[in-house]
Amino acid sequence: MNIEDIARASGVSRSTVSRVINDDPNVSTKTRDRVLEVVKRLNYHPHAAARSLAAGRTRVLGLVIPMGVAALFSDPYFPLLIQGVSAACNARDHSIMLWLADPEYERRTIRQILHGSFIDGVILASQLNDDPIGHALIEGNLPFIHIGRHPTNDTLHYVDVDNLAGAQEAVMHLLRLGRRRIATITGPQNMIAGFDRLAGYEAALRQRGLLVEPELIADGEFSEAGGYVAMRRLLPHHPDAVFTASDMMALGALRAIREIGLRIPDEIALVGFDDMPFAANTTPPLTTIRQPVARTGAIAAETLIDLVAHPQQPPRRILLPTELVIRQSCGALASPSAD
Amino acid sequence: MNIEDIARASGVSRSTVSRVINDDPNVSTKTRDRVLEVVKRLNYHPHAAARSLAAGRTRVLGLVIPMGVAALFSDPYFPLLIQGVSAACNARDHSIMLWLADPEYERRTIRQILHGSFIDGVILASQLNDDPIGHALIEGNLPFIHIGRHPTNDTLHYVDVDNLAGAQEAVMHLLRLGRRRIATITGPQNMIAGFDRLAGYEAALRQRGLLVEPELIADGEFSEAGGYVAMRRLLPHHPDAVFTASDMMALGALRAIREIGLRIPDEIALVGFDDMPFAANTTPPLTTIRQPVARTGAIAAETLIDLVAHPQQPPRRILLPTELVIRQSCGALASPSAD
DNA sequence: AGATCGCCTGGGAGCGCTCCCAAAGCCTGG
DNA sequence: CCAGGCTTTGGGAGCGCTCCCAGGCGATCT
Repeated sequence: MNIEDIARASGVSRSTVSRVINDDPNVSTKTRDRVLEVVKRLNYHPHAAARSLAAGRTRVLGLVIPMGVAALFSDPYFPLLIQGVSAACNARDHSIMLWLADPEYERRTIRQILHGSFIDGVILASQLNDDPIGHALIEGNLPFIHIGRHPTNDTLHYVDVDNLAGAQEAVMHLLRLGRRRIATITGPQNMIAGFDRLAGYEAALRQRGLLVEPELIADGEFSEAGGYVAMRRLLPHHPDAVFTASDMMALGALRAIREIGLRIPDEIALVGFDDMPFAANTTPPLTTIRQPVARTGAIAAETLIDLVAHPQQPPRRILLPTELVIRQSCGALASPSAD
Repeated sequence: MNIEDIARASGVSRSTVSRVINDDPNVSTKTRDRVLEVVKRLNYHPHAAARSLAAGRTRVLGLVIPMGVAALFSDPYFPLLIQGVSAACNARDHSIMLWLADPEYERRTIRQILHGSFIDGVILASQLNDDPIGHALIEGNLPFIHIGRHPTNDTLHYVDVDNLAGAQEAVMHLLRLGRRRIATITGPQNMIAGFDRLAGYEAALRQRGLLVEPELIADGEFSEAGGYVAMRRLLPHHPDAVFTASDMMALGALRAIREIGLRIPDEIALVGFDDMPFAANTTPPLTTIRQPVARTGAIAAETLIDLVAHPQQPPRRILLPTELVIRQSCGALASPSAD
């Protein structure tokens, strides 16, 4: 069944049916209603490929997740992000094409994406600075938006959370609680989130006139195992608090602390970043910086759809605010209470 | 740039270029090489929509994840599954269209999927029995395959892991270690994985002539929080071991056990299911049943692509084997050792 | 040497839609 | 009552590809 059938069945022309389907205002209410009735009755759905071919738009957004950081993909971050992107696409009659850019296939994937006319635009969920896919996109002529700000190129569109401010708030919170030997477990410094969160840590210390001591900084690679290893390296330096740049790493830190038997928060306070679903259920519950992951995805999708419709806009640089979520691990709450 | 340009540039006809692109054998080696050289030099990529329209195939698979179980989506299970599907699609020159079927949009989504001609087939990653999307697919005429066996309808294609055998092995392992009061924390019984894993638990007990005691069974809803609650309900009945039907729930059980101060595995042994990435890093490391999640996704994709090419096949019912991974939490290892 | 066959190649038709232009219908004002 | 404008409608062309059929050409057989 095609548009011609609908035209015949409702006694109008192909063009009119097309107008109705595409919400063109130049159709009389009477005609529109008649056509819509037929469309519904015959359960007609326009053929996506034909539509794309004729219109030059696919109503599909590409979501590209480079797997250079494959290990991280089992992080709940991505499902949340995808949920946000998906919701925004649903609401605006778009679909998502998902590409996990396996390094091995990366070159092929890039070309396929750029030249295959599959999609109208790309959301690049790269956490890595200077990702080759990012470069390829700059050279292509497909609209695209980054999840995560670009460290140097400020002509690009992006959506990110304010990692620096969030990290700074976390550390300020620990400082307000009287902690003075605050360590940090960082993410990889070639990921902008890792970089910015360390910058936030340093900013907070400086703001209080404290020194940034290198032995209180350890890289935890944004993973549980990395957090554990990093914490074990930090413990000999006797920090009285730790800010971990992700909840996942906080989990590892928690494990290391538990192993040597220090009490949290009395002997060592802990603040994470992300507010992942599990953060409320650790022992003790984790104080952390909440970031709106799903919303980040949704805004990226919406912005991109807008960019497809109106290209050549000045760069959109969107920073979403974070929020400090106080639970037991930081020691701010007098007695352990239900969350 | 289109196929005509390539034809002109390589001195052959449109048809010949099409043959080369589609690996049609009826082209002389000389011509093929010449055309391929031009394709590469001009960086030509066929227009996906035009191709789909003319050929009636899109080379796109739909991956549908119903969000009736939204909470579960932050489980690392889905990223792993998606990774498998993605790898198989990459290898076979297909793409993935992802639909998170939000209950609110479900009806619209179904129709869009079934009639939009977006995709050649559907992978339905529903964990729920009698999912409405499942019903809609049966009525449609698009090839589809389930992730997870269907409890009653055995005319459907599916890929699943052998949940029953896996669970049975887990409980048999505990029995072999001398445990006799073995409890279980189950998944929801309207999910086939939850159902089968409970069946495996029961099968193991019966095999040893032991009674299945209802007070040793509690539903943990496949979540950490649910596992915690379930464990607290089980503890008063003094089990000497617990089989949790997922690692996520094992995490919750672990937390509940730690709170009341029982020693694992001495006083209570614990075996999970999934072998999620975090299972090796719990305290103590979790003995669990490894299931090949990514492989499940890959096989689903491959089977579906085959089904698209050759429809009307007898139902493919594929069960993948699981594997017992012994760590410290079950007490089988004499002394805590590195994993 | 001519007929036959198989291998390659070329071009027409058409997939189902959108976009553009032309024209029909309707209303308003003089 | 007619001109002029706006609203609404119809049909042609074309998006870039695949598929089918026809035909050219060289090799093989008689």
